[in-house]
Amino acid sequence: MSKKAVTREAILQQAVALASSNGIAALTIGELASASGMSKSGLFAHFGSKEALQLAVVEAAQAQFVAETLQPVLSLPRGLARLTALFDGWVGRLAGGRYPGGCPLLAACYEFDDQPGVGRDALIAGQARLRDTLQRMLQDAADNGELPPGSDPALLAFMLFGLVQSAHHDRQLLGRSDGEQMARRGFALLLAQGRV
Amino acid sequence: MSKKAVTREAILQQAVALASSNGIAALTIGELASASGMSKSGLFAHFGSKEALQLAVVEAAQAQFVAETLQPVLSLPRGLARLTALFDGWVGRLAGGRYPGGCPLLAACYEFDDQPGVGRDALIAGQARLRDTLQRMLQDAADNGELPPGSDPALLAFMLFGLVQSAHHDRQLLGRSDGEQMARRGFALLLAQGRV
DNA sequence: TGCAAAATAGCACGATCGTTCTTTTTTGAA
DNA sequence: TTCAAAAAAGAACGATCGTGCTATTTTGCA
Repeated sequence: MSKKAVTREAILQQAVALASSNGIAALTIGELASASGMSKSGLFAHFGSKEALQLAVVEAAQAQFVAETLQPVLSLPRGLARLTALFDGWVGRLAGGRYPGGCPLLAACYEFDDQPGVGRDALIAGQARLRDTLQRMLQDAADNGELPPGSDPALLAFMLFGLVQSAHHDRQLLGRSDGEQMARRGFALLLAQGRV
Repeated sequence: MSKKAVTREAILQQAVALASSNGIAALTIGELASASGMSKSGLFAHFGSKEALQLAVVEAAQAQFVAETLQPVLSLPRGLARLTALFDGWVGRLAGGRYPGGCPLLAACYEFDDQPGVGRDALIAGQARLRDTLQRMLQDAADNGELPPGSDPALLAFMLFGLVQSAHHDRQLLGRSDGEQMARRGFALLLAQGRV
């Protein structure tokens, strides 16, 4: 791998970590440069513009999620097993100290929602795809007869996404550490065969 | 009312509107001044510091929510009726064009979650109180026998909050207009006496 | 090992940030 | 109507923003 690619990767690791704390919008080239031990202009040359940097950060954060949370569960059998593992990993990720400042992608959703550009486009595409993935897993579980009869995969995907957001909200803003457990209980409630 | 108070109120109206689009953190004194038809220094004198301005914006947005969404339902009888009206108003508020750029308070939750200060403190207090209010309404409904037996008000409050966030996410980022309906269906699913 | 090319640093630019002055305009009561 | 007080404007500050430019260092192949 060329030195350029190695350095770029190291920069993006730093960038995602900083974006976790302060948000992608607040991520400054000067701040990122000093955090990476580089000069402003040296770092800037890797991206060419702030917008390109933001896009790279979004893509890096998405790649981390896919590699660390989505990819590992694909070895499990389709249906409830795979779905449960994804949800567990997803919620556990929020509490696991991976991003002490909160999930950079969830934060980006609020920063970018009124700021058109390539970063926003990439974020939307990734979020929509994640939702589709979730919905497909729910459909697989329903096809296996592992969900209550009459379950609506689209509605359940919507609600599971809400559980994740609520858990994140509780932990990052309110400082409540039981959000993770609440989300798991909500998951069980929504997918339980019998009434809980 | 003194002229100062009138002007300050007008400034804060503008500020909340701008914060809806760009976020409170990105709210600039110069931008707010020109949007309000004032000079930077003239506006600045009303608050004394950026931090005080942010606090005032958070409090103004919270006051708007209480006055427009929470207060009106307090005339309804305690229990499921009041709870349903609050949730309806809350979700409808997201879609109603009141804040085209999204809910400024939800956005603030992500901006402030790692930025200590009086603005963050006020936001946390308001969010925690809203959650308590929601939970108390659920408890009232449970006491009335209007919820499925064994329902956990704390868990349901957590999940209803998630529905609101998911609806906001769908509308503001993904551009899906059916998030409002999804949230209502989720509400019905969670609170239904019989299994849906 | 030499050397073009790639990567990084240094410096400066216009713009805008939050903030502090002083000066001007506007207000409201005597 | 007068006039002190309140409110707003104007100008400037140091700092930092994103982004160009040129110079210097470092890399990887001949």
